[in-house]
Amino acid sequence: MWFLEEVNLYDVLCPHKLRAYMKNHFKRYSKGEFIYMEADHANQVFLVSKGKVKLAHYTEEGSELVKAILTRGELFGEKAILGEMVRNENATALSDDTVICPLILDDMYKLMRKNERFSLTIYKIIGYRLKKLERRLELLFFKDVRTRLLDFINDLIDDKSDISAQVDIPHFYTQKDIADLIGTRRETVSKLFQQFEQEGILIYKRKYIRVLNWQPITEVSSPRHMAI
DNA sequence: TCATTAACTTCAG
DNA sequence: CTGAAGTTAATGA
Repeated sequence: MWFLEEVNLYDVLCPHKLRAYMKNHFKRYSKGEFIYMEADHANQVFLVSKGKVKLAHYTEEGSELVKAILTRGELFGEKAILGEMVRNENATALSDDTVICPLILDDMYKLMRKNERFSLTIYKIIGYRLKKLERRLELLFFKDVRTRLLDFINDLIDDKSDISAQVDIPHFYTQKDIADLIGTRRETVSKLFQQFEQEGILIYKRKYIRVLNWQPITEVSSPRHMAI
């Protein structure tokens, strides 16, 4: 819900101690570099400090399922906290000069024990992520591209901002990113955004999306599908 | 309806 | 200036 993604973890964490802790722990990656790979041993959690990170799963045939694209202030590899010993996705840097702060799991637990608010936030993020991913996967199978894109935008809106009526939602996604996330091609995303603009729904820009007239998703009169 | 291909324009670093 | 991002159009499943 609201504040979850809004909260920058840097703000939640105790400024002094963690800043000091982090100082020497940053790692740099250039575009395409793997931060971790499927089946790697998972004993760390990561915080994006700069750049973009893609979490994806690859099938036998080489097609990829993009689970998330993250940016500054966002956490990943967090399922290690829940005791998951092995990574079940690949994390790659999407942009040059991506900077990551790795946190050893034990240190993470210490921080969580000391700071209840922090701990709570972490768990909320984990739960929220899972929920969102499930929903996205479900839509991927049952809904057409237009609906999926609208749903994606909808997520952006209630993550970042409040109500409707002419808001600029800042974002960091290229059309290619979005296409990957909703399982389509960037050409299709481009075309849809132009349609949306014609229909007076929204305007896509590289740094923000201007929402002109949002119907909070005409939610699904269709059959009630099985939970995933 | 959307993927694919491909050629094109525009943009950012 | 170069490669990435975004646009346009034809073709076919």
